[in-house]
Amino acid sequence: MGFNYNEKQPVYGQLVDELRKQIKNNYKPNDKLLSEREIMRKYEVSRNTVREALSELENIGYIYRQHGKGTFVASWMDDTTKIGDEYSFTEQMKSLGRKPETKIIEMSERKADEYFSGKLRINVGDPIVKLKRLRLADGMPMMIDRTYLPAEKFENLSIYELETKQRSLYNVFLEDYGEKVRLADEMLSVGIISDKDADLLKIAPNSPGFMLRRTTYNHKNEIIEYTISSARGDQFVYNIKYKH
Amino acid sequence: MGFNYNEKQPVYGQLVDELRKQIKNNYKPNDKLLSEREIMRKYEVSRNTVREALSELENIGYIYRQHGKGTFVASWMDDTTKIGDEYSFTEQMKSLGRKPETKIIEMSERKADEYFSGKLRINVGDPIVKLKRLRLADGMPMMIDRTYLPAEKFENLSIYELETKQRSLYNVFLEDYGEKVRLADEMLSVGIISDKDADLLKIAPNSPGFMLRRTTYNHKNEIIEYTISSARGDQFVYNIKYKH
DNA sequence: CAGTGGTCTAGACCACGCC
DNA sequence: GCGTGGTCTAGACCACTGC
Repeated sequence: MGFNYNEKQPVYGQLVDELRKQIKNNYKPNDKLLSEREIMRKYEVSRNTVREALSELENIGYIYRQHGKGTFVASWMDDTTKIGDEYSFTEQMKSLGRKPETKIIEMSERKADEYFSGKLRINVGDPIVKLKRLRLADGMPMMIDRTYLPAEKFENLSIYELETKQRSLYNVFLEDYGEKVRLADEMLSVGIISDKDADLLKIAPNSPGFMLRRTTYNHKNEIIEYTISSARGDQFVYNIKYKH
Repeated sequence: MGFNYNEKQPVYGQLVDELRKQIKNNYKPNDKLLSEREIMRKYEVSRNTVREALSELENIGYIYRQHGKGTFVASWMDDTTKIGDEYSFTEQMKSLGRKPETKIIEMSERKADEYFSGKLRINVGDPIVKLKRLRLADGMPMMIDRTYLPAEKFENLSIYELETKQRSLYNVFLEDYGEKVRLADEMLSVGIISDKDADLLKIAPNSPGFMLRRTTYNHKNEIIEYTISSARGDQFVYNIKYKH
């Protein structure tokens, strides 16, 4: 019952996949899993490795542990709702059954100043691409994105792909540049939409809205995008789940 | 430079606190931390313990790691406020180094109507406890919580514990009623703070703020709390991480 | 090449829940 | 007492980065 040590994936990753499969097929919510020591013997790995795998399953909300009692299948495994939602506007709108549309208002190149060199973790003076986009759903203006990219990673970024073909930025990242998003980290605050933005969004001046700053990381933990957005306050509801 | 093994807190937890303090005082965003082996020698702990501490700091977004290069201070650490990974106001404020305080404005019992029976998954007519609280940080009014609890689960809830002793609601849930929070599900939107709330919060009328609705679940997937909150828009920043 | 984080092992003791 | 998860150690080798 051992694992392959020559795989690309580490042993604890293989264990995660194996346990996830088992939970899906053979367990019900609140069922008790094998104990750490039993898993250890069954798959011939050390307890540390077992605990790494279980910690990952705990983090994604598949299981919970109780000191002195055991490890159990999470109780909402029967719920259909997805935990950890979507950060892509295009995908968000599609999943809500609304038709997303993006208009590029500006695309330009500049040199990174102190601020953006820090935000993108590049050197001052390195070239960055600025992309300003108006996002609509079923024709209604929803939000404005100001995206800053390290130009060296995304040479020859094409307005045609983004606007005419209406591909999502993340789709272009992945399929045209091989940059896979691993983590998107968003800071969300409330503010009054600026007059200029309110005009583009076709809303009244001084309307409240969401201000978002998003940093996106690839698998090497490099920053591939920094975006500042203004979103209509009356059109968005955020769902946040805190798991313990 | 060693740690105390007889503390209530485990060694890696003490390390987390120590490193967090150091980062706050002596480091800037994107600075390189001591390597894992250096930390190991400096504090006389094993590398595993160091890595447990660093993983925790990574999870709460204080640091990031780069294979072959080192461990670095996260780039948002220049921001002053950040909320996320915590749904408890008390804990949030403590982790920001601010002194939390709670004033109970109202505590009453009533029978559940259609709306609250649905929100708490109880029968219409079952008793519920309403708790209205003003939350302050360093004496500044920050938010107003309206909390609804199934009265049968929380008999004899004590204002003394909550107000005089300033214990957090979740602490009382856990230690006095054995109800451990498994999941808090928050819906977050933007709105204008009502005049009545603006008065309590000592802010100008028509100020924008966060509107929150939170449902909290225990291990049996029962609902133990439903809370509606209004929070000052100028005092909160939410952090959301999307992992892929 | 040396130094870094990533993975893995074997073994130990502690704290908790239950009978 | 016994089995469970929680913490900790010492040591090993791998994979990646930068010189």
